[in-house]
Amino acid sequence: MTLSQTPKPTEAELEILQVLWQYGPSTVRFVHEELSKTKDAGYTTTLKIMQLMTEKGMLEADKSSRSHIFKPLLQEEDTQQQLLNRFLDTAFRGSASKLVMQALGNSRTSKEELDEIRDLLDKLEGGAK
Amino acid sequence: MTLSQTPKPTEAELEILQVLWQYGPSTVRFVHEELSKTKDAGYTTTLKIMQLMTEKGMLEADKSSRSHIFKPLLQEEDTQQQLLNRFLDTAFRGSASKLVMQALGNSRTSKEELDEIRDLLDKLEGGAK
DNA sequence: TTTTATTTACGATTTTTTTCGTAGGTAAGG
DNA sequence: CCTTACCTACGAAAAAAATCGTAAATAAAA
Repeated sequence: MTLSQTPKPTEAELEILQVLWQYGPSTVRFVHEELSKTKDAGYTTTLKIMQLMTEKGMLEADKSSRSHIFKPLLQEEDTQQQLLNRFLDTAFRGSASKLVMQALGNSRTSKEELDEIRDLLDKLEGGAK
Repeated sequence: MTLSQTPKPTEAELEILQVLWQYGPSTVRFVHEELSKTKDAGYTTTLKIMQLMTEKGMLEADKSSRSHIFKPLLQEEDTQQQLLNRFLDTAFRGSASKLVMQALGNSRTSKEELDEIRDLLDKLEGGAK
C-alpha cells in the first residue's frame, strides 16, 4: 500500500504528529502525557487515534516490546506544506502575502528570525526580477 | 445571545464566509453558484449551512425579500487572525518564522507583495531593536 | 504465587459536520 | 388561471472525528 497523495491529518492526529516530530518515536503513554498538558481526553482515546493513524499509514508501530513504539511516516515539512497550502486557500483566498503580514504583524518574532526572512526575500526578488 | 469567544468556522463555513467577504451580502443562490465552481454539493446543502451559521451568529439574514440576503457578522481579518493563531500552533508549533518561510518559499508572490513585506520587516526591526 | 498495574484489542457510542430529500409557499410565465 | 420555476423550512440521514468502557494479555510488585 502506498501513501495517500494528500494526507489530511485531522486536528487530533496533528497534535499527535507534533509530539512525535518533536520527540521522535514514542509510546502511547508518552504521547498521551504530552497531550494531557493541554487537553484532556482518556488514554484509550489517544491509543485509538494512534492505531487508526497506523492503519492509515501515517504511523508505523514497532510491536516488538509490550508498549508499542510509534514513529511518524509523514515528513514534518511536507505535511506542513500541504496544510499550509490548504490553509492559504481556505483562510486567505490564496494570498500568501496577506498571511505573512498577519503572521508577522501579530506574533513576536525575534530579530534573528526576521533577518532570516529578509534573506529569503532578497533571494526571491533577486531571482524573480 | 452574544458571539462565542472564538468562533471556529468549519471548512464549509469558511468557504461561505470567503464568498461573502469577497462579494458582500449575497443570496444563497449566488453563494452556491460560486462554490459550485470548485466543489459540488446540492443547493440545499449550502442553504442549510448558511442557516446554521445564522443560528450560530456568524451571519445575519435579511428576510425582507423572498431570497434572503445573508451578510457576514464576522470580520474577515479578525477571523483570519484567529485561524492563523490556531493554525500556527497546531501545524507549526507556534513558529511564525517557519510558517512565513514556507509560505514565501513555496508560493509565487509578486514583487510588489514582497516589497510590502519588506517594509513591514523594516518597521518591525526598527521598533524591536 | 497472587495481586496489582499497565498495555493493547475491540466494539460501541457520542459528537460534529456535511449532505440531501421532500414539503409548502411564493412568484413568474404562459 | 394553470403550470413551472425557485425559494425556504424541516427533518433526517450519512459521513467523519473523537471518545470511552470493558476485556484480555502481559508484566511487575508484593
